[in-house]
Amino acid sequence: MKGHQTTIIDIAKALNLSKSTVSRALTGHPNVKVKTREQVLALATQMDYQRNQLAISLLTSQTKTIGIIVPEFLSFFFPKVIIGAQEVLARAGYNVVICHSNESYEIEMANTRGLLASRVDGLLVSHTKETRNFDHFRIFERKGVPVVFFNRICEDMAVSKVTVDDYDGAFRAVEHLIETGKRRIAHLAGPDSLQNSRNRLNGYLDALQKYGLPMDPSLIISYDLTLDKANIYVNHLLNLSQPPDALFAINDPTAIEALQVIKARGLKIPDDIAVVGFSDDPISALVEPGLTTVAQPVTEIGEQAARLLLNQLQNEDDRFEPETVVLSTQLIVRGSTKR
Amino acid sequence: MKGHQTTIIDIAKALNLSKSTVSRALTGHPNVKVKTREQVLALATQMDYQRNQLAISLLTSQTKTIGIIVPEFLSFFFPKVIIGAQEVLARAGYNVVICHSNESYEIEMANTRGLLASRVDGLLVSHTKETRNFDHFRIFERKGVPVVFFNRICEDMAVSKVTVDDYDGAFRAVEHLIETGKRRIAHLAGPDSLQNSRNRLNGYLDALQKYGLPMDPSLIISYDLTLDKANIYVNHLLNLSQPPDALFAINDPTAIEALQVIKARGLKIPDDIAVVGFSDDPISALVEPGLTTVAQPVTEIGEQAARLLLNQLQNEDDRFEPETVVLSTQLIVRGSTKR
DNA sequence: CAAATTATTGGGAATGTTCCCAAAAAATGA
DNA sequence: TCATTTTTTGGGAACATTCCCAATAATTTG
Repeated sequence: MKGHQTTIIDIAKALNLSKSTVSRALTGHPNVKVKTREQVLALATQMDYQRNQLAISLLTSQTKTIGIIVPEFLSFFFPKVIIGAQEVLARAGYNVVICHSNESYEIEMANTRGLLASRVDGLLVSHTKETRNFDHFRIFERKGVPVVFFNRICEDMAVSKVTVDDYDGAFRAVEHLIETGKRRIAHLAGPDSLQNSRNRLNGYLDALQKYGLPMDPSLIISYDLTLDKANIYVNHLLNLSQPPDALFAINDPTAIEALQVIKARGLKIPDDIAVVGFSDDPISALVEPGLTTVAQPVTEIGEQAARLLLNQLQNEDDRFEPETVVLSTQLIVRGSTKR
Repeated sequence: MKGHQTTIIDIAKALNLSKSTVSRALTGHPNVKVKTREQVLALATQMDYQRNQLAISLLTSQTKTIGIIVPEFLSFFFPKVIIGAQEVLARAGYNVVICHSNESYEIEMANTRGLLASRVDGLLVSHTKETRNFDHFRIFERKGVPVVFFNRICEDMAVSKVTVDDYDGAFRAVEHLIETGKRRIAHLAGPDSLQNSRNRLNGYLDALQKYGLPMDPSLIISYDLTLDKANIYVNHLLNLSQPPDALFAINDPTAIEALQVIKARGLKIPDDIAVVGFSDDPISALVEPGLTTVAQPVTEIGEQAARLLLNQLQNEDDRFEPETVVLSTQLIVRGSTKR
């Protein structure tokens, strides 16, 4: 009993059949006598039989499993992307293995090795902020395992990608600040290693330029997305001899941290300083004042990424052309920029 | 190239060796000539060799993989539990497959079938609110695959469990409300199918009794944890001819929803009505007023559950005794109950 | 009722790896 | 140098399943 799982051979022996017949009965193959099938099915249930997916995957060399690697899942963003992807993949008969790289390049590499070893049929990935070398992802390409990047993408790889229009979202956010009369707009940016944080920075810069506002380097701070650092940088900005009158933050957690710092100093939001975030985390509607932010279609990012992967999985025979999907964002105006 | 992964046999042929020798070289077995090992290792890297975990698992009948089933992961709770568990399991050389039952009994059963088929070595689970029949978990027991319940536990199964002291947390929360002078305390409870929501209800009832307050059935509402319903029920409570002067909510999202409803009606918190939640979600410190809540050691729940599972996995030989770990909670007092 | 057809069943290969045991090669000792 | 020991290598079996092809049983047809 211990350590032994029921196999088709156990069932075959018990019913005096061959494993082939049992296999056919279990998989619903037509060439089995109705009575035989019923006997097999009944005994299978009774013996707690569960097919061994390892053996099947080994034989068919497909696991019907997709790996997903995300850098974190404490904020609501990645869980929601995962739910979207999982929904689409489950409908297509795929399971999902989620890996959490925890923003560590080392762990991310270990994750890819593990997924490769367990022979996932495809990979959805949003890389860590430390990742500058993408060789561990190229191995998948070389082995013919489709990869789709989402949210944080690698420009150099010819694979499918899903992002939002970060440039445009940032541009419109800053434009909105300018329209409410703000002139010294700071940007608490993400690390330069992330393509989306570079795009948001460019959107910010171009908006300033369009309205003829000077770009002040002391108002632009790139940071590594750890919230205690955000706290330090916001304080630093507020301590400047000429402090900003608005802050565009790389994401909502950063913006919310900024709100706390600003409120603790007794400054008025948005009069003394306005704040804009990025993502529209559910929490952003609940803080006081409500956070103006650039909303992303989060679930849709996951769904689209899954669909691109399935496309590639399905027509593997003829030449595959990678696609890039860019979803649009929407500016949500709340109390942090407007009374 | 396409569809074919490098195997030890490919390497063996290329070097004119047997697969046995290549296997030994790759696994670090001592009985291999140093030069041979070097050649094998070099060629393996060059050919992008990745061991086939499916074949190994099939042979050794252990996958070094643990399944985790959670009912949701949009709130911060389950992701954080998962991170705690994953940390401990990764150190012991185990991978993790996360399944999201989405509060659906059907999906939960499908999840267990999938995990059984892919031969996970163990299971960590927090069941759905719909789950009343636990037979799909008993199959694991019968097959000798260890199961550990956390957060939402099944009392009837003789397996290891990790919870917090829900009764005590609820009792102290209600006691706190009474001490601030509240007399008509409502309880927005969770579904009766969840053991922790029953325990919290009992804590609430006993606290009322201890202080000689009457139990008013119209102030106790069990609901299914979908937030739009919370909205309806809070409004209902406030519309009573004798509305409550305090509300103890089953969890923080519910309490925060209540805060919104109460504020929208122009009532003063905590003077007109005080609110207490359960969990100390990060968001609870950020809303206005801050939410008084019962904090749980979330990461530790995951860590402990993982440790109990590893215990069982390691001494499978001699008689195993299931353990139940009950972690303690802490009342965090904020503006929603005290000025 | 025999022959032909169809329905059902069985046997074996293949998937990629490890591990045991035997065989071969190299090293050691007298 | 030859026997003995030690090191290194090779050849299966085993894991659970599917799928192809052949074999057998059942059914139909003339």
